[in-house]
Amino acid sequence: MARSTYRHGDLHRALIDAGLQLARESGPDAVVLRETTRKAQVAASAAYRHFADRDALVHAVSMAAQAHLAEAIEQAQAAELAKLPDDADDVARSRALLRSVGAGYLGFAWAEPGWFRTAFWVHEDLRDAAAPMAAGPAGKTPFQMLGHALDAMVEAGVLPADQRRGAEVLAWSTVHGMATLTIDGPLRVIDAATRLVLAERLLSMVERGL
Amino acid sequence: MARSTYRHGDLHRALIDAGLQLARESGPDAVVLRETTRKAQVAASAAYRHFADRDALVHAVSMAAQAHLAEAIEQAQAAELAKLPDDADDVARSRALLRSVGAGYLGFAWAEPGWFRTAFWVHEDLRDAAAPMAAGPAGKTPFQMLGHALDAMVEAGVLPADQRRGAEVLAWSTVHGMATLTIDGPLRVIDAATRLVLAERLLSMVERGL
DNA sequence: ACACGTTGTGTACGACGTTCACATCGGCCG
DNA sequence: CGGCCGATGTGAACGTCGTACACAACGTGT
Repeated sequence: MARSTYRHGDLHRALIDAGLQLARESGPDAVVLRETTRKAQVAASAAYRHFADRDALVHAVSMAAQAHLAEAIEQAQAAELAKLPDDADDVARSRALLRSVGAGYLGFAWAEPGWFRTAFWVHEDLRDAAAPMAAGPAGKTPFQMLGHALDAMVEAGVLPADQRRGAEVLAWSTVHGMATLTIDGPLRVIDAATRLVLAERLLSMVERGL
Repeated sequence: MARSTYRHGDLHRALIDAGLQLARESGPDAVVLRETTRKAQVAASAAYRHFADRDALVHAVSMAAQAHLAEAIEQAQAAELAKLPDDADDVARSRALLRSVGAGYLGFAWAEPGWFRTAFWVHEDLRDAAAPMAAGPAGKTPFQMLGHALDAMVEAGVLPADQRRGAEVLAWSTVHGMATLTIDGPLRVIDAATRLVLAERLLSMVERGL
């Protein structure tokens, strides 16, 4: 770990970790190249051996932040399913699945706003614009978890099959909007308690309106 | 207009206009102080006679962008109401009112993504965090228009009165989420045509789910 | 007419992203 | 086993940015 001189070992990873630390405080703008290399005990220009430019570095940090989001959703999902009674039917189960994805998403945005912003940071050029989000420990991306929950709702007969297509977009938009408005937007003045109540109503609206 | 030497006339307004022009291309990050003053044919430090710092300038530009948003919604609302048959009842009228706010919001985000981003830009300190958005030509802010539409729905009996409180947050979140996801987020790859279809479904979901 | 507050100028400083010549390391080939 | 070469880190340099400060030009009120 302690480097006497020169060779670092795994500077690539070290830079991402340092960037993650900086991003956590406020967001992607905080991952300043020079500060990141300083944190990694390395000259600023050393970063260019591992990343094309600052954008590439932030992009890598963004991917790592996305993985953190995926993990948060996984945990929320596990917690929600554990709360379900053993004799719960597929209807209740599929609904809980969908709600937990939304709740996990919002919970992460509120607990780690800097990482949340970083996860959805975009660079000008459209490198991997359509790329799936980074996966969590269980290997599933948030998008896949959402899709799975919606599939379960169709199977349980809660969601009409002809409404399945594109349902991800509707559900995602709703939750993402509340997340951004309450973190950065005009709704950031809402206190945590009423925020939670509104989130419940939001999820109910999706359930009812899909 | 043409300034031989010194005095500008209305540099404050000129800087906001130049900033608005820069923001239009990509967003708030593009309103660089030095570039803005260059556009206004003025030394960089001259900006400090009218704005405390760059943040204050971008904030003023953000306000102007919000006014543009308000205007776009006003126009969408007028267009939607004009399309309504003369014998339309209050139910149809109030629904059209709400849909037009959402459609105007999304239309503005897609037509002017740079201004849209700028309108929702935030600075670190929380200057006027709770301030209402800048109003449009008719003097009403987007938030007020949304509230008015929801009130009309309650009067028409479409929306239960006990669901009125906080309904702005739910409706706003939904539409705002789709806007940000489709201009900056992973959904930006969706083409304009399917985007429109999804927007219609989104608005229906809100109508049904509120 | 002249003093003074307002507004724009010019120069300077430190921090940033990026480039490039150079230094140092480790593994491979002889 | 030794030397060479690609990979990796260093240091100085350039141009741009935001900001501060002393100075200059302006116009208004006395």
